Amino acid sequence: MNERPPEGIVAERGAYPGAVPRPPRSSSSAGRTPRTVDKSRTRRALLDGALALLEDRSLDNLGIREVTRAAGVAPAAFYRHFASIDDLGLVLVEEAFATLRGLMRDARDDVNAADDMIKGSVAVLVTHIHDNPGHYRFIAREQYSAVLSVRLAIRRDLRLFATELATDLARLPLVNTWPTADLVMLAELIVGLMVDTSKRLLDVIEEGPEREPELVADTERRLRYLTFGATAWKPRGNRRT
Amino acid sequence: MNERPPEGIVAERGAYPGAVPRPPRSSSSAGRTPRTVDKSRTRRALLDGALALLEDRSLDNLGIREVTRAAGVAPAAFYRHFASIDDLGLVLVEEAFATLRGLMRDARDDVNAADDMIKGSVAVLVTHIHDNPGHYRFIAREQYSAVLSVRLAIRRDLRLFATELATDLARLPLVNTWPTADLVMLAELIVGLMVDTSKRLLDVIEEGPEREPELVADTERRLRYLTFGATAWKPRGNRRT
DNA sequence: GGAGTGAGTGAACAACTGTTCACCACAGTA
DNA sequence: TACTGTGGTGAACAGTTGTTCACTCACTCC
Repeated sequence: MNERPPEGIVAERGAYPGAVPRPPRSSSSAGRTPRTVDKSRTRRALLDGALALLEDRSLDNLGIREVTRAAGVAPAAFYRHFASIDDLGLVLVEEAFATLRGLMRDARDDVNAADDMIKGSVAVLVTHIHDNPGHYRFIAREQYSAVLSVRLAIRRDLRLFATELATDLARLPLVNTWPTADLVMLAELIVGLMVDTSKRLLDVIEEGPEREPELVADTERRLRYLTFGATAWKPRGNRRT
Repeated sequence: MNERPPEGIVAERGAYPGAVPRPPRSSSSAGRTPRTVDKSRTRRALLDGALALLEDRSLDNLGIREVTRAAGVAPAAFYRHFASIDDLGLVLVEEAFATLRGLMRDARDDVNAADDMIKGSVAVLVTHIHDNPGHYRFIAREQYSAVLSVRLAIRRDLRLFATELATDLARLPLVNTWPTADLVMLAELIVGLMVDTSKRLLDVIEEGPEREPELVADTERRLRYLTFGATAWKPRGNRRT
């Protein structure tokens, strides 16, 4: 371990051979990568590396050195971008919810086109999870995170997400006379189902993909149950019997 | 740090002053603590210490040295009781679900006595969480644990718990004609609500206890919604209209 | 009484951690 | 052209970690 490469070679200035291969430094003049591009490049590499590691660790067990190693960068570089792991975690929360909003957008478009609203919504969710496994796993796992700031951020954003969903629900004939509070309750139940489905689907994907249709059918059934429940529900706990 | 106490004192043979104060070693003859008692004592201390630490760490960030330190025992002692942290985690899962079964027992008794079944059930849950915060937090947080074996164990036991609940539900007039699969679905939705409530209540307890009644009311409302849904639900996806 | 068992000890190990530091190379500006 | 700001480096730091080891000594059983 104390053998070190002969000093003469000067180590190529990139002894951390990793995801950020030190900008191609193309030709001398035109193809310059401006400073800000370099910066956001390693920043991305750090975020991506962290997300990859979080596949089988939890955030409060994520080491700065691990992350920089995954990003192919020296440990000290981390501090040029984030103050701490918690800080990085908060950025991941933001990004994850950005893709969640993408989900909602897709769902809105798709649901109008589909003949079965339930099937359509679940299908959109499933393909979205397939496309962004990291973000969905992150939210599902860190929802109850041991890292306080991240836990709170996720809860806040989930609530926000639910209220957005509630305003969408308000357009449906069955429930458009409900008071907001009841709509939000229903929306939160649906969001809870969504998160739970994410985590179950991700486990199914990597442990027994043949059971995916079964899971999808089950999710549809639950969602159907939740929405059918609206038929029997008397808003605000039985006003006018 | 390299000052060490004068060798003469022989360190009292208990240099880890902790929760297991080395059995009181009462009088010489009658009050002997048999070997097996000693053993299960430190085992308990390890489990309790671990559970205490898990209040603000996650299992996959729990160190053996931390646990032994919390238990007041030398690091090496850990291996006399558990092969690894994962192993200890599985024992915690078992114990946590033992208290969960206690919850169900209490609920059964209480629900028959209460005039409002919903209010009664939620009340039992709430006092149970107050009495066993560690176990409920553990299940809620490690439900999506990064430690595979623990995650699987919790999922299995939650499913089992839901099927038990389903057989209880089967006695209710509204749903007693439902096929098992539908009952289990409802039970799983209820269990999910339970777990979610645990985690939210625990956060409320230590961050703003004055908001507990609000949370309780909200939980009752959700539970009511879930069960009322049964009125509108046509089992097995609309057989006979 | 004497031997054997086994829970607990403390020291040691190499490996790893977070954080700081002086330094370097270079893009952007003057 | 030379100057400056800054993203990235590698070395160093003091701690902490998991695991193994020979060991002690109270208990149990013969």
